[in-house]
Amino acid sequence: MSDGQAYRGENLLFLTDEQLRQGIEAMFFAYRGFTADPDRILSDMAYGRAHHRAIHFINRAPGTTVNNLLHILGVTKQSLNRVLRTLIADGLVQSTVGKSDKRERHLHLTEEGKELEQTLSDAQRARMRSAFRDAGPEAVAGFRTVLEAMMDTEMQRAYTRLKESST
Amino acid sequence: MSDGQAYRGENLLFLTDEQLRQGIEAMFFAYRGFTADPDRILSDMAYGRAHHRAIHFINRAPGTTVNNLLHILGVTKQSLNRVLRTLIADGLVQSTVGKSDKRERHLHLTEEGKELEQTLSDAQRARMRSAFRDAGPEAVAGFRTVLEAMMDTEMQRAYTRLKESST
DNA sequence: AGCATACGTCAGTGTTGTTGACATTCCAAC
DNA sequence: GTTGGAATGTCAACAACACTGACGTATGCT
Repeated sequence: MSDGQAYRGENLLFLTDEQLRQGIEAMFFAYRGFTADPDRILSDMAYGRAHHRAIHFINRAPGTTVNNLLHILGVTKQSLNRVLRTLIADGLVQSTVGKSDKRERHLHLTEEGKELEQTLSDAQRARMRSAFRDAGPEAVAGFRTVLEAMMDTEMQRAYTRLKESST
Repeated sequence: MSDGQAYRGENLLFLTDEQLRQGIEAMFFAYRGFTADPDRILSDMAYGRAHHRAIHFINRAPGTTVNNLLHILGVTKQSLNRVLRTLIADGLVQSTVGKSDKRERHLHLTEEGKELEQTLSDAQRARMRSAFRDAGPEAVAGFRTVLEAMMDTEMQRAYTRLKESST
């Protein structure tokens, strides 16, 4: 339909509209699988996907501030606050006043919070591990490359920062 | 933490927990980018992501039944019905009673519906095309391989059926 | 002192998922 | 041929989670 089907010195058949549509649909179906296992676990509790995301990134970046977290999650503070309130009330997350800047709140998982995080990420990692193993290392490298290229630039930065923080 | 870090005849370093976590986070950030452009377009109308999905798959499989569509989308018939009702009322989707089985409704996009579908998928394809081009054909192949391995088996079947229906 | 920043909260709204109840239609057993 | 159950689709009410807007408090900075 557009310029995708042409040859330009190299084979660009992987950029046809049909290929792109298959990529779009693969992304849709795969994301459902990606969230299915944690969703199942959480539906038994009073929590949802939003709680999972908050717990994941608090675990990933302990001591992060509310402001930082809501930028990573890409939601409003009101939306995040609703989730955090329940997590703090239930004793899964601890909020401490900032040392140098007392306006800030630093977030940590409690032991109970870490347990739930482990349960959720075990389930999600199991599926990811199975997919990675089936696909092989080259496919995994390609998977990561395409996903990074698909992010918004701000999110690329956030993602890279998180990657590097764990070395 | 688990068996991922071991060597077993081949290098399995791509299966470490840290690699899996990066894959999980890449999936999270990339999916946000994936939906960002259509979401922006739809927010100006009274529609959301659910309408986009319905329009996409009705366009993909014209004449599909409500039942078939809700299996593909993975939602309840009640949830899909609310979306379809507005799309039909707004003249984007046409619902016709089944010929052989009058319980069924066959769904088609109207001209107006096709226009919106085109607008939305143009935006989404543009991002996918850019990501694919940046990543290159080998990465794209890997991307697709991993995503397929991440789907639930039912969804793999639905995905394969859709892929093959367009040849 | 004055203004900006970080956080929390209340109120209201919209999208999208859920369950429950119900009408219509088909089909197969009787 | 009637009847009972399964399948298909619709309407209504509710829950989760996002949004905007407005406001209050504490703190930091100039």
